[in-house]
Amino acid sequence: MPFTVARDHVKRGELARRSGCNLETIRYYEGIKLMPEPARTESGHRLYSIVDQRRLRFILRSRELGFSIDEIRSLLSMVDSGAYTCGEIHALTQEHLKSVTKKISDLKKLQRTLKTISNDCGAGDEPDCPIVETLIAD
Amino acid sequence: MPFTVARDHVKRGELARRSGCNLETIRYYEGIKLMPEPARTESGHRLYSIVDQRRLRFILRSRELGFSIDEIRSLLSMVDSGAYTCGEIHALTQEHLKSVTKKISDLKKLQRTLKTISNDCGAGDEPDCPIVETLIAD
DNA sequence: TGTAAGGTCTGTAGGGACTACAGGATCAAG
DNA sequence: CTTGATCCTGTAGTCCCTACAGACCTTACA
Repeated sequence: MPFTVARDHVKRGELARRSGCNLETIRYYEGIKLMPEPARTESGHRLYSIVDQRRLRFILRSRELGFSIDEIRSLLSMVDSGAYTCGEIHALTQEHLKSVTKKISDLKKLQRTLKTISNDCGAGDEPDCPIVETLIAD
Repeated sequence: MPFTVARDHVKRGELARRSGCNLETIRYYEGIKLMPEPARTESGHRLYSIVDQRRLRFILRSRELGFSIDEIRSLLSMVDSGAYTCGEIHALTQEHLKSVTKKISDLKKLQRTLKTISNDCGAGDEPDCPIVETLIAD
């Protein structure tokens, strides 16, 4: 099989399909150096190895957990170098958890406020709405 | 008092100070037509009337309640035209409340996941971290 | 009256995290 | 051999601001 591409190498479209990642996002991650420059076919098409595929999965899972790109960069560089400890990873996770918790409490406050002003409103046909009064007030 | 600017007209900087809004944001809101083009001094400096000041307050309060720019545009156009009912405003608020509630529940799910994987981790000096295992897994 | 500091003007770039498109090359199937 | 899908590159757009540069205007004080 001359010039046959190894079975475990896939092109961008296939990687997108397998990972559920948007096609363009893969190239974007390469641009910001989150993903490495992959191998290429002779004609220039990208070829992703199993390792590349694992790395993208790592990134996508981290994003699902709400880590920012910079946080993922940290996670990856720790894991890449192999020089990480449980403690470091745990710290990063706790930091992130704290910001998630903060966001939740902010949104809950918002929710309470919205419920309150919403309850004041009869939702009828009258043109004087207490919600508007709240927004308009001096 | 020839050419004296009315006391209730203020320039951009003063409006920013009074409202707590960022100076540039005011111009931005003008650009996206959330704020009207204000009067100008002869030399071209913006002059905001009381009405303008109220409108900006309305916008800022709506933003504090998490309404998007488009939602604020809707609120404003209803209030501007005077042709709104309690019911319409209430509906918009409920819609927004729903999206806030959704965000909270999404974040809570995230929080639970992060707590779980974080708890599995001893946070010690070991190089094998269960959090990383989670991210790395096939 | 001169001048220096500070406010305002315009247009434009940057951020974060993508997403989408145009215009061309390449590939796979019939 | 042709068609249609996929791939390439570069670039622009999204959302909601924020910040800067370089010029002009205003105000306070000497």
